[in-house]
Amino acid sequence: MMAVDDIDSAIVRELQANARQTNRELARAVGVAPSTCLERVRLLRDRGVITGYHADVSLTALGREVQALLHVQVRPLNREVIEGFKSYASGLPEVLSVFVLAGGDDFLVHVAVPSVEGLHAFLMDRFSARREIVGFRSSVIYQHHRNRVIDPLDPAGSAR
Amino acid sequence: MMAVDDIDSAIVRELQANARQTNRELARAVGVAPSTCLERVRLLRDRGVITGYHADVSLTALGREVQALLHVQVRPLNREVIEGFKSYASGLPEVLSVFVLAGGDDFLVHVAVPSVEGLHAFLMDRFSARREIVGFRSSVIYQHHRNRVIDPLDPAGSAR
DNA sequence: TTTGAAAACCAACAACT
DNA sequence: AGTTGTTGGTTTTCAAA
Repeated sequence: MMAVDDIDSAIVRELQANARQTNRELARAVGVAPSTCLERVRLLRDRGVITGYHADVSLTALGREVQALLHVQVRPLNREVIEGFKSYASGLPEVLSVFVLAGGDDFLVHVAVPSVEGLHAFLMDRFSARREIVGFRSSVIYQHHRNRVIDPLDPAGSAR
Repeated sequence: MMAVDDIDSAIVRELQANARQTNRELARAVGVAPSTCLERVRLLRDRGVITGYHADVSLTALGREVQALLHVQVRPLNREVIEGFKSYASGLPEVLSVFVLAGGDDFLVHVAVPSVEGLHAFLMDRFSARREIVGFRSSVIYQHHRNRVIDPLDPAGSAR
């Protein structure tokens, strides 16, 4: 996988901040000709650096006032159970995100539901029946901040 | 805040899946005229249902092979300390996401770094010096699945 | 690889059905 | 809401540097 130079980095940064700007605006922002910019963006997609463009939506506008993180323990710890639970959880409409954690026995599931009552209903209806789940903890989320723009890091360690 | 009808829902779903399609493609996909579609999208942005458009990037392509979740406890539990740590963590380039959790004493910080060594360096350099941190646990992430398309939920509880 | 120019295409806004 | 038409800007391709 080829390295990204400074222009590529700038393009990636710009498109993370605003994916709907025109190719012209993008070209001007990073200081190349529009046709060059178009080609660069195409290559970044082909190389898998840019994986897609997605609209962000307000969860509250979609009727999901309550978010929570669910720490889930499953047993037995084999590939079938892990993959099975992961794909089950990923397919639920309430679920935003699923983390499979080292340590072996833990999932973290990020959910957004209409209300605290809805959270309870979710846990009862979606989780209680699953035999592989041997325990879980719920934490309601007060605030959530997500960094939309992710910059490359030098291999060494910390910041560039 | 006005309700979203079926056409709005379809538009929101489409733009979450692919934010760079043209207005014409979008109109055809949801089955309305382009002018109607354009107006709907404008209103969805004005109402705050759609909050932005962002490119997704491959973390490994940006030199971040290792992801981890950091459970952080801070003290004392007052607004200054909570907000201070939250904005500090949010501003670090390694940090993807910061959750403030109920229960009062917990943050969850999602980081992506070049290597396990980089994770260690991050914890030492960025966290150890912070006096308000009284403890943390790190969990390396084996897999992470994020649902890009989020549908509205009925207020009742579970799926539509 | 990058660029400039040409052709095809699209957005945006009307006026009207 | 939909359709059509018009204007101005944008994407896309390609030959040449």
